[in-house]
Amino acid sequence: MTSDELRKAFLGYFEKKGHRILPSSPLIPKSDPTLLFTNAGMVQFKGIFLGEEKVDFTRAATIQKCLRAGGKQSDLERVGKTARHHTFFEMLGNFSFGDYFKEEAILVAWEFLTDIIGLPEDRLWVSIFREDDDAAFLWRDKIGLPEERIVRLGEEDNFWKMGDTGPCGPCSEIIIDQGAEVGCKRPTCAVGCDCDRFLELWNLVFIQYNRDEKGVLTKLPNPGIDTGMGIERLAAVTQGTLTNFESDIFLPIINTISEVSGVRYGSDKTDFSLKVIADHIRAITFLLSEGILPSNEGRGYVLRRIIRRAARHGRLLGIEGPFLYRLVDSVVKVMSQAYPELTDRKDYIERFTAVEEERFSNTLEIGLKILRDMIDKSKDKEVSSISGDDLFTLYDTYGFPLDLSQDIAQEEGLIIDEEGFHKAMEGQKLKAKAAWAGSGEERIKDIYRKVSEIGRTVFTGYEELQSDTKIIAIGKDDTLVESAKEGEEVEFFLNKTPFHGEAGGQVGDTGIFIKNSSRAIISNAIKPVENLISHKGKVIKGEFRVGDIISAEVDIEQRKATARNHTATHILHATLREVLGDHVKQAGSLVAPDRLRFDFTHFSSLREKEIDSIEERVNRVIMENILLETEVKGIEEALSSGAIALFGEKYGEKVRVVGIKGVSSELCGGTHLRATGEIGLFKIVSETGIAAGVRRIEALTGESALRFIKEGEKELISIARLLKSSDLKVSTRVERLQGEKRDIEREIEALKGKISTSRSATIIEKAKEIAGIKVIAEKVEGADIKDLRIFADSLRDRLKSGVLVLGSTKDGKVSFIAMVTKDLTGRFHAGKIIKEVAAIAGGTGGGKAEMAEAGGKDPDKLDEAMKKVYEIIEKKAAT
RNA sequence: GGGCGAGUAGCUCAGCGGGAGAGCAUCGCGUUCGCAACGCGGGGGUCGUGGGUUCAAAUCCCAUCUCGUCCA
Repeated sequence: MTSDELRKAFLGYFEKKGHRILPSSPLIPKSDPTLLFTNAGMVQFKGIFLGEEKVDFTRAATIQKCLRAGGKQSDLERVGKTARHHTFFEMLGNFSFGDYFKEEAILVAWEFLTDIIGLPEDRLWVSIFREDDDAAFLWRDKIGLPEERIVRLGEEDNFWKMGDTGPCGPCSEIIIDQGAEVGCKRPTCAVGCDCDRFLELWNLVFIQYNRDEKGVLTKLPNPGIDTGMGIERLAAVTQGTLTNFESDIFLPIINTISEVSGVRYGSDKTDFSLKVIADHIRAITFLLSEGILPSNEGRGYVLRRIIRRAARHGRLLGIEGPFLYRLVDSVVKVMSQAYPELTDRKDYIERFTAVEEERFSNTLEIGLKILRDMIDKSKDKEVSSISGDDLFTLYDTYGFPLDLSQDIAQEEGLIIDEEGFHKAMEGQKLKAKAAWAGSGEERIKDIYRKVSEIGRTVFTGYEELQSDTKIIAIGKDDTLVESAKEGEEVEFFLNKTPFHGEAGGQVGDTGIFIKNSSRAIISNAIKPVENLISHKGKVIKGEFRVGDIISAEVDIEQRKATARNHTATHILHATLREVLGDHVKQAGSLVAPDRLRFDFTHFSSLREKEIDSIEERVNRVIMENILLETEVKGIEEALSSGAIALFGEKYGEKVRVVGIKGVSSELCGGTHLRATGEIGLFKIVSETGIAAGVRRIEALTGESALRFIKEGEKELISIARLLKSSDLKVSTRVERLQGEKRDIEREIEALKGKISTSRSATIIEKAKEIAGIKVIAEKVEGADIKDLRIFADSLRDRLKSGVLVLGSTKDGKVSFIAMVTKDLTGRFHAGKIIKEVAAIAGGTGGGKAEMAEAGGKDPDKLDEAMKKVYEIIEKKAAT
């Protein structure tokens, strides 16, 4: 069976068994800060198992995209070394939430594998938890599996838990014996051996306990089932290949790598690299397809590492230059039937892969330069090795791989101190751990959990801006209170509200609550959890109590201004895709009443022309005054009609689609205008880069846009007035002024030069000779330190040999400069001389033996200071 | 979250307490029938941003932003 057939068979079988078939959730788990990536099928059901989330089904089946790379559970290092580990893989799973339990789970799994897939029964084994007699009974008596093929294993292998506390339970794995000729070939080989002979296919988890903080297990009233089977293993087994890499999931990809590299599959030496690349390119393709971009932290960093590891292995195969992007197509071909969105995003994925490969070669180049320096230094010092610290710096600071350092050092006949490197690495790990203070992402506050139990908020703000509603809870400093009096700042929770809670980039509404003569000013509304809106505000008059019926009124002006920016954001998004290309994806958005900010993926800064064109097109849509249409429909229907969804965002089954006919169609929960004409005017005010491959546009609409343009115009008018220009074409006049200024500056320089030449002639005449040394100490009027420097330079050149000190006053400050010609620096030190001189005028300074500068505060003492110079030289010359 | 490195002309970078520089690119002139090459000359800088220390900060210190890189 092909992998596509296997997927279909699996979902089809469980659908027949009454399971709700759900799509794979994104690789980025929503609202789970403990997890970097979705790493198992049950992740999207975690809330249900924990009892936090209610759903209208009790059994489900999925094919879940998973990633195990980075974070607690990482297989990154094992990929390619075994026949069955991957970074990216798909997990087939069926789930029961208090519905069927152990018996049915075992029966259906067995039936699927033997009847539907047709695996040979006599080669199937199972492992169970040591103390799980129920499972043993079921396998032996219900399935009829011989006792010797049921293996009891310990807690480490066959007891599953979500975390240190929470739901947990024993599990049972179905294993296939691939035959004595496969794997380690030791006579002692058995189930549980780490080799490939006994391949674990399917893990059935029986969630039947809850573990509390003390570690005590209590039985759950509604036990559940969570199972997982990697499709890669299943495909390999059904297709009779000994490693996953030879199944139809991987082989086409490996063949493409062979084409690109000219290295054929089947040689122990190079197969490792082929496998790593084949695995990694899948992870790269899927991560990029979900909108993750390579970066230097978190998820993006995992992606970057995967790309770089793959690129490194490409080099090992002798491929020069970027090549990974050329493999994307083969992944898309293999996976597109199950994941059609890959086809749309192919260009985008290819481009970002190439960009990151390019970046990596830069990194390597810089690292190579530094390594060469290190090698040269070692050779100069006649050391035969590169120190561990140097290697670590290279790796840690410049990202240069250790094995590459080793290769190059070896070519130069040097050895590397690998031990020292690992020691330095350990040190870094310890430091990072010591500083670790837990995940930064916020967990849901208790107060919102509690309020959720009391009731929920219905949002009425699409239809009305004022609602008569009831206060269901009031929070103050994260605890629930009964009332809020005048002057208190609290959070209000209502059973329904017209206030839009901050979400999807759109800021929360502001407004007022009214009850008889009581008033509260609402400064923000947020949406901390689904179906709950918190209104943050201050009571300015009277009192509000839980249970009160009030009138909640949204600030109309503010709402309208926000809507202008939100609708404009949709038009901008669509226009960007039109002007720049389909690779443009929204990467972040802020919709406030006074402005909008839109972040999107793009490779380079925008040219002036492009910005002009974008602005123009958006304004054209505004002028066409197109009506907005909003519709609520099923997510599948919405997506297939071409509505744009955001990367990695988890949507409910019913979604709201905001459409501007002929322009844009987007899934969106925000508040919008009735027609585009209400935006009035759209003006881009800035375009900047915020990260590699991500640009940001800030823009204004309506009155703010008008105000912005007016201010610019005012400025222009005032410039024109200053230039005495009758029209606004001032740039040529400014250019002329600049030219004139330049000419004048040059003239000044020339004049200064002339003056200093004539001055220096008279000054040189005044030079005193002390003990055979020519000494100049002169006052220069109105010069600053820069002028002094230039003057002193020319004096020194004329003096040929001697000591010179100049002093001047300008703007009440005193400046000194001292120079000693090179032949005399052995006897006199300009820095020391100037210190003494400047001290008289209340200043300090210093410099080198040849040249020194100083400042002072007392202009009246300048003459005295100059006289001191001769004294100093006299004294010094005598010693 | 923590560590290290970087941010100086359009680009690549040097300078690391007392004159803001080099190479490439660009513009002008010369050479040439013309081009390349070459020679001469010019323009181009908030030295990431904000504080502080100092007579004096691109240079030292602190904060902050961005990029790179490693660890988590």
